[in-house]
This record gives sequence, structure tokens and C-alpha cells, in this order.
Amino acid sequence: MTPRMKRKKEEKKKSILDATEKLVAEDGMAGMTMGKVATDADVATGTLYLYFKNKGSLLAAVNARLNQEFNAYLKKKMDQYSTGSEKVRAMGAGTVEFFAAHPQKWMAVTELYQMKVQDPEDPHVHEFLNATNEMVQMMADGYRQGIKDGTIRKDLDPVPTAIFNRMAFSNAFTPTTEQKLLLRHNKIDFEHYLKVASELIMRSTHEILPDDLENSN
Amino acid sequence: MTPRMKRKKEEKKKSILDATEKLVAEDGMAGMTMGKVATDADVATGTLYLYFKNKGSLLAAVNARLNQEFNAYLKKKMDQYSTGSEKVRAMGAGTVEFFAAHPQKWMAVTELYQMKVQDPEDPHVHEFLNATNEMVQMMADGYRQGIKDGTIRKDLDPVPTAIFNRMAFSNAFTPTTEQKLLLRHNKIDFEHYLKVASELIMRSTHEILPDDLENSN
Amino acid sequence: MTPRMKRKKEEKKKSILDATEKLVAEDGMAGMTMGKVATDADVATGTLYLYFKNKGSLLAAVNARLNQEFNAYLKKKMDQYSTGSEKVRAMGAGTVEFFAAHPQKWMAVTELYQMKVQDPEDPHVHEFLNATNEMVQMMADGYRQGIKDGTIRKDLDPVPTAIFNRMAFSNAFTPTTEQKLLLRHNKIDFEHYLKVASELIMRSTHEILPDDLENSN
Amino acid sequence: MTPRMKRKKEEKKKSILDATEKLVAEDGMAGMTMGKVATDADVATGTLYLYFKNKGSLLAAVNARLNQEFNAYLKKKMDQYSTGSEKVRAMGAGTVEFFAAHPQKWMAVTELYQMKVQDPEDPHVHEFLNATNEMVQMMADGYRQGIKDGTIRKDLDPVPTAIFNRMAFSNAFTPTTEQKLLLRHNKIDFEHYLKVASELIMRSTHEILPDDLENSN
DNA sequence: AATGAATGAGGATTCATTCAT
DNA sequence: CATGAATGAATCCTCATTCAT
Repeated sequence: MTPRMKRKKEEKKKSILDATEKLVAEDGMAGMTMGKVATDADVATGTLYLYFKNKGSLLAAVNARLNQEFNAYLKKKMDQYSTGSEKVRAMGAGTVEFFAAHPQKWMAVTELYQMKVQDPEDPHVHEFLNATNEMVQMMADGYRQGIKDGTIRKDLDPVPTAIFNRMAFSNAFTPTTEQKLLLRHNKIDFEHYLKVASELIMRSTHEILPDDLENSN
Repeated sequence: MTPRMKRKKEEKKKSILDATEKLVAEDGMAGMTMGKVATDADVATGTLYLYFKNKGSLLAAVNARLNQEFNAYLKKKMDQYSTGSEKVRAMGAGTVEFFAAHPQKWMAVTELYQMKVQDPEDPHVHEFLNATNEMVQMMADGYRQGIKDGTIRKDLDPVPTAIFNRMAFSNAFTPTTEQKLLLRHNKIDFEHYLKVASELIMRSTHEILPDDLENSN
Repeated sequence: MTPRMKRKKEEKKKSILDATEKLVAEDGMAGMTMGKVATDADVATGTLYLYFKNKGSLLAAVNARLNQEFNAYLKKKMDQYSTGSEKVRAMGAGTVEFFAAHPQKWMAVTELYQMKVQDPEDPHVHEFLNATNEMVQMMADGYRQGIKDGTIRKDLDPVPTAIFNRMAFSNAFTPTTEQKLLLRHNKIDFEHYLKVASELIMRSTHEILPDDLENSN
Repeated sequence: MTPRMKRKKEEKKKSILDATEKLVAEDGMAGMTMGKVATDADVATGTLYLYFKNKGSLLAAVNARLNQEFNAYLKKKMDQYSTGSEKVRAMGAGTVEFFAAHPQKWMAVTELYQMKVQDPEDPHVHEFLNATNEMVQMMADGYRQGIKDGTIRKDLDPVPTAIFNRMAFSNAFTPTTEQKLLLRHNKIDFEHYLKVASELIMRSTHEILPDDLENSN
């Protein structure tokens, strides 16, 4: 394959992933159909199957790409800081920023959390799991460092804490239908909700400083 | 309508709701079909439409009933305590207990969080929103009382905190596919994960007591 | 279900089987599609699946019905005779007659011989196997009687002989594409071919009578 | 075209035919796809269409080649004998041997009998018809000679007899699904079935010898 | 000549909903 | 009220064939 052809191929694959991401964000995983993806990506239905074995594999690929992008974004943020506490805060702030900058991507990410994995052997499924796990390890490293430098509670178990917090953030940023209804019903501004949720997540892991004690008194 | 007929009608409705709840818990919302519900409830397909306008309405009704049951359970738990902190802890413990006692119901609850509301005018949708909101108010009341009696952080905003914590619990108890994969990949026991998650949620709202300070030093 | 409804249901099932039989005879098993069957039977596509689990099951059902019809026809013919030789001849003659009377049915029968059985548990597959086997047993009984009464060669093994002859007849009556091409190329009249083939089949099993010996000299 | 290039071309064509033959034998005509053939033959999909107009033509070419091989094999066998009876017996024995030596080729031969001829003008279709016809003539010559030398029944019509027997052999060696089911259901060993079938075919054409008469009494 | 990416019509199957009985 | 047969649009996926490179 000539380099030029390869580039074209990569572009087509990208346009399929783009279309899928958009449709998942808009219509949810159930509303996204292979036909719509093909139309949106401006390719024939059959073409989708040249790049992805089946619907599940395509979804896994989108999920993997999204997580890789998010990882890269967060990593850059965290690398700017040195203490555990700062890194963990950077992670939270980075998530807020990523969500603000790419709301559609974030919609897709959260929708894809529900994805049922059908074929664990699928390379795209592996890729997606690796990406997710990489981020969890990154977050866990932040906690570990904070435990060492005294800015994070010593009794935390880094990995499950990272997994839980990752999910908590996701749910705060793209609330379920039920959450949305409740917020509207109670006339709570979404921005305010986000602030409250971020605070709660942060507070649950940080070391108790004299400052906190004073503030709370 | 004679009382006897009315009772029969109520029983039939109940059996439809029971079947739906079971199927949603087992197969997820996507796997649950009107045909299976009819078979399981031992009624004709058409009968479903005598009691519920459409699939969305049936799901909303199931969701409403589940939340009412959960509400009643939690209320009884919380009423046994007087301080805010105790009430909030009772809420967390009650959630754990409800989940342990009715895992199937819990599965259904969490699955239904994803439900897209099609017709906001549907009475069953209102019923479900009311039930959910009642619980949120109950939780918020716990926070309010704790703020008054000094066992809960003063700076908390009760309602959004309640909404967020409710969701955080749901996700801890019935993790998404992604969470499950991550837990398995990192060889983390589910029971351990639950303990970590519950702790984090609790810690995020409670007042910092001298005890905490000592423990953390 | 009222008897009247039941009758309607049976009629619909019949019309689906009729349409399938016709299409298989015309276009072959590969050319027959569920869509064409539905159109031809004047029902919706989904209706087909109320009566038959899937395409394979529908084909098995058609096959079963055809064999039952053919069985009944042959049985009536054979019952008119008493010696084995006569019965076996009646069987051959009956096959010729059935073919002549229902060429379309015969086309379908032969096409269906190639059918790959996907689900051996399918009731329609069982029904079809039973029907086929019933006929083989009927033919084998003819041979057995002939062996007893001396009109059939004593060294014949009745069942495999029956199976082989059944197939030989099928192939003579609905020749493969290759056979047809050869016949046309050699300018052989189909009627003549049938006569030759029937003779060969008969001759292979019958007892050698003094008559035969004289004729052949 | 240089001779070297021509040879390369012939090799490529051969590898396509080989792959097709193998796939037809393994998966049947329905299971064989142009894509699989290309992969197996290690050429591009488009290349197939440089050598063969379409799928039908490729199948016809495979059929032709198989028949030519089979012809050559049988001819060698028959040439070793002089009387008609011997030649005809050699033909039967040769078929058995060819089947035993190249079961895969035989599978393909029989599968291809069902092939629908789409374009009678196709050169490969002609080639295949010629090959088949050549064999039929060879067999018919055997019968003719036997009729002359008194070892074959005088009343036989050589060509249709040849056509019918060729098909009868094919069906005995690669039975249809129905035959297989019947054999299994009646617990009949395939080897035994083959012996019975071969005997029946032979017996149908041979002259009645004094031996036969004695044996049958 | 050779490639192989792209096409898109076509096919099997499912399922929410309706309606005649 | 209750039934359940019937509907048919919608969905995923396949594969023979073409054509730009």
C-alpha cells in the first residue's frame, strides 16, 4: 500500500469514528445505527465492516480513542504539578475543562460506559480496556504520591479509590435522565451542581489540614 | 366496576410490573421486550397496552414503584435516629442493606436510571419523578438537620449533595461494564470496592471531628 | 382459541407452506427468500416467524409435508397389490404418476434433498425425518415381501436398497443441471430418459425369471 | 507476452481453481465466496475477475477441470480391459477408486452437479459440458461394446443409461443430507451402503449369465 | 496485469404496537 | 375488558462486482 493510500485509509477510519462518536453523543448507543454512521461518515454500509468487525467492535474503538484523548489531556495537566494533592486537584480541574471544551466527546464517553462487551477477544476491546486502565493507574499514582507527601489521607486504597472517583466524575458531568429531572425539578443550576459534586469528590480524599478544621469551625 | 373486578385489575397490573422489574434486572432495558413481559406476567400482549400507554410508560411505572419501595425502606431506617449524622449514616447503611436484601430490585433501579423519558406528560413519569424527589428531600433533610446539630459540614448545599450521593451509591452498587472490567483487571474484590466507595461518600459530607483529626495524624 | 380462528390459522400456515413450496420449486432453495414467501403468501414478513422459527424450520416443514403427501400417494398404490414384485413395481409406477401429476411438488422435493439441517432439535426437522423414514420402511417392506414370495432377489438388503432407489428415482425425475445439459446435448427426449432410468432401477432388484432369460437371449 | 509471463499467468489461474475446488468441497457452493477464494489463492479479489468473468464462470471452469481429471483417470482404467462387461465394471471400480483417492475432489464434483448455469455462452460452460459429455460417450462406448460382445443386455440404450448411471454413482458416493439422515437413523454403515448401491447399479445393466441364474436359485 | 478498497443491494430476523374477535 | 395474531419498519451484516491507482 502506498503511503498516500494509507493516509486515505486512515482518514476514512477517522471519519467513521467521528461519525460514531457524534451519533452516540446525540442519540445514545441504542439510537446509533450502522446505517446512520455510514450516512454521516459518507461511506457505504459495507465499508464500515472493512474497518470494524461489527457494531460492538466499532463502539469499543470509539471508546478506546476517547479514553486515549482524555488520558493525554489529563496527563499534561497533572504533569504541571508535583505534590499528590495538586495532581489530584489537577485531575479534577482537568476533567472539568475537558468536559467544557468537548461536551460532545464527554457525552459519548459516559454513554459508552454502559456498553456491554460481547467479544473480549476483540483487539479494539483490549485497546479500550488498556486506555481506561492507564488512566486509573495515573489517578492512583496521584493518590499514592499524596499519601507519601502527606497531602492525601493515609488510609486510602489508591486503585479502587481511583476507579470510584472516575465514575463519580463521569456521572456528575453527564447525569442520568433521573438526575437531570431532579435537578430541573429542584431548579438547581447545572453549573452549581457540578461545583458541589466536584467539591464532594475532592473532599473525600484529601488530607484534613488545619485550614479545613478552622474553616469548618 | 365491582370491587371484585377492581381487585383483579390491580393484581393484573401488579403482575405486569413484577414481570417487567424482573426482566429489566435480568436482561437490562434493551433485552426486556413487551412480548417477554406478557409471557412472564401471564397476560396477552395487548393487555399490557390496556394498563400502560407504551413501553416507556411501563418502564416509568416500574421505576416509580421501585423508588417508592426504596423510600419506605430508607424512611423507616432514618426514623430510628435523631442526629443528622446518624440519619445520613443510616441512609448509607440502609442502601447497603436494601441492595443486599433485594439485589434484583437494585439491578432494576440502576438500569432504569438510564431510561430516556419520551413523554414528560405521562402520569407514570410524574409518579416516578415524585417518588425520586421525595427520597432526595428525605436525604436533604438529613443533611439539613446535621448542619444544624453540627454533625455535618456547614458549607454543604443539601439538595444537590443528596442528588449526587444518591447517584454515587447507585454506581458503586451496580457498577458499569467499564468499572467491572477495571475491577477484574486490577484484581479488586467487589466487597472491598464497596467498602471503599461507601467510605468515600460518607467522608465527603461529614463534619470533621476531633477523632478524625487524631486518626489522620 | 375458537374453532373458527383455528381454521383461519391453519389456512394461513398452509398458504405459507404453499408459497414456499412453489418458490423452492421455481427458484431453488437459494433463490427462495423469506420476503418472497411473505409476498406470495400475502402475509407480512413477521407473520412467517409466528409459524416457523426460522428459514431452516420452514424448509423442513415444507419437506415434511411433501414427503407425507408422497407417502400417502404411494401407500394407496402399493396397497392395491399383494406380491412384493408387484408392490415394488407399483412404487415405481406411483412415483412416475406423482411426478406427472404434481411436477412442481416434485421439483421442490428434490431441491429439498440438499437442505442442510441446522437444528436437529427442531420439531419440523423431526417430522420431516419421520416422514422420509416411513417411506423408506414402506419400500423396504415391499422388498422383504418380494424376497419371501420369490419375486425379488434373495440377496438384497432391504433398507439400504430402499434408500438408494428412492434417491435414484428422485434424480431421474428431477435431473441436475448437468444431467439436463447432457440430455439436451445428446438430443435425448426426457420421457425416453425416464423410461430408461425406471427400467434400470427395476431391473436391479427383481428376481431373474425364466422369462427374462429368454428375452435376453 | 513472454513465455515466462505466460507461465506465471497459468500458475495464477491454477491456484485460483485449486482454491475454489477446495472451498467448494469444504463449504459447499453456497459457502464458497469470491473473497475466500482470493485469500486462499493468495491473489487480490479483482484478479479473480481477470481470469473468470464471474462466479458462475469460475465454478464452471472448476467443474470442467474436475471432469477432465476424472475422465483421464477412468479412461486409463477402461483401456486395460477389452470386453464391454469388463470395461463397465472397470468404470464402476474406477469411480470407487477415484472417490477413495481424492475424496475432496469428489465432494466438489458432486456439489457442482447442482450448479445453475447462468450463461450458456460462457466458454468455461462449454468446456465443462464437453468434458462431461466426453465421459458419457466413453461410458456409452463401454455399453455398446458389451452389447456387441454379449456381456451387456441387448436392450440397453447406451447414452441415457450412461447418463443415469453416472448420476447414480455420484449420489451413492456423496449422499444428500436426507440420505445421510436416513442411513444414520437406520444405523447403516456407509461402507455397506456403498457396496449395496454399486451392486444395484452394476446389476441393472449386465447381461444375465448362467452364473447369475444359478446364484439366484 | 494486478490490486484491494469501496460499493450497496439484498437477506434474515426482531419487536413495539394495533385491532378484529 | 382481554386476547394474541398480524403487521412492517427497522436493523445488522454479507458478498459479488467494480474501478481508481
